Amino acid sequence: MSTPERLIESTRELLWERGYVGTSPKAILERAGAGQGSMYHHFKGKPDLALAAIRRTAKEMCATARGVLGGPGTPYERIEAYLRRERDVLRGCPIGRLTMDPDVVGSDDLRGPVDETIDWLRERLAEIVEEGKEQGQFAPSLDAREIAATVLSTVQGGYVLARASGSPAAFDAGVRGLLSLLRPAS
Amino acid sequence: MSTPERLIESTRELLWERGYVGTSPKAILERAGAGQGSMYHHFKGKPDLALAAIRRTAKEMCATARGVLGGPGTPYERIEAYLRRERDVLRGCPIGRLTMDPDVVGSDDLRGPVDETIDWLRERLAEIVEEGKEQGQFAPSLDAREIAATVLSTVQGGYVLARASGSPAAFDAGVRGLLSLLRPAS
DNA sequence: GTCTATAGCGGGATAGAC
DNA sequence: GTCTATCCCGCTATAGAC
Repeated sequence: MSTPERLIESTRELLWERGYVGTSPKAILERAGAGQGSMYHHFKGKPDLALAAIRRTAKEMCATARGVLGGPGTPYERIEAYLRRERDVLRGCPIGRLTMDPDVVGSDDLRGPVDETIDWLRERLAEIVEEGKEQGQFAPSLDAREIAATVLSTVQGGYVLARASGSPAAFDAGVRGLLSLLRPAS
Repeated sequence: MSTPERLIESTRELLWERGYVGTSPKAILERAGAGQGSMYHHFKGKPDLALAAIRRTAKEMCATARGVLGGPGTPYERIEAYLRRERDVLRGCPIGRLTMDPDVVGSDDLRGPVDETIDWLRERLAEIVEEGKEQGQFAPSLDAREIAATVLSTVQGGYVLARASGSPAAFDAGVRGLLSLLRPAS
């Protein structure tokens, strides 16, 4: 792997583990096995490298979700697949966790990819809920975009509950609860 | 207000705004209008002061929730009151945001109050859901503890969505979506 | 391109005067 | 109790050699 590549990958890992404020260039360099010079040759500095890392993580997350949500099955089943898809629950969401970072939220550049990812996810989920309404699987009274927000919130909040307790169980409980509310009567 | 008191309050504010890693003793002292000596006289160091601050925030949050959840109305109405209660959405949850902090999650001392608060909230919500089931307001097929986890997750995740987009709208949408799923047919 | 050296600044804590 | 002085270390960045 090329040096810039290793730098980006190391940054992605550290942003996931420790967030933006908690991630130092030094730690990135150690993990990437590179020297100071390499980093400042390929990137303008910490924010620039972080932006590259965040963009890649955002892209990857959309790709993963696109796969799961575009899979086979009824709308309910695809949402269930998304909610139950394998996750490193205790590590948290590599995108969502960035929203708790004041330096990320305070920078339009860094927040951009985060916002776009979550927004895209929300739209995609809303489409599926809408589809479910048309097929009579979900009640017509439901607002597709609201339900989409609820689904995403349940996931993002599930990480919080899990990390608070140190166990993935709470995440799973929240997901099961939502699915029981969403489940078609049939 | 006494000096230790001011130190704790300043720490609470900074932990909320910037998290644990992002909060320096220096910033706390400036905000509290105190010198280094005061802080190290009253507290053993940053973790000790943070613990005092987190404990107080946790206590306060439980008290607030106790008030809302113990209010008048049907179980559904009390859950709705909790979900819709006034919040500084864009500031995030002062307790939940700590779960994204590796230094907090990595310390049993610091994580303790966070875990207890969320756990207590979950139990309290579960009691209310159970009550609603007994009264026939919620379907008997629902698992009270799972629904409680879903409710909490929706709130915690709502903060994430809101902060990502820079607007409280997404929080509200998630809440409305959950309420529409929870609403008794009546 | 990558390395090391260096720099200025801030984090976190201690010492000791008042 | 509170203050200032001081310490060591790590963060972020720049300079310049190779």
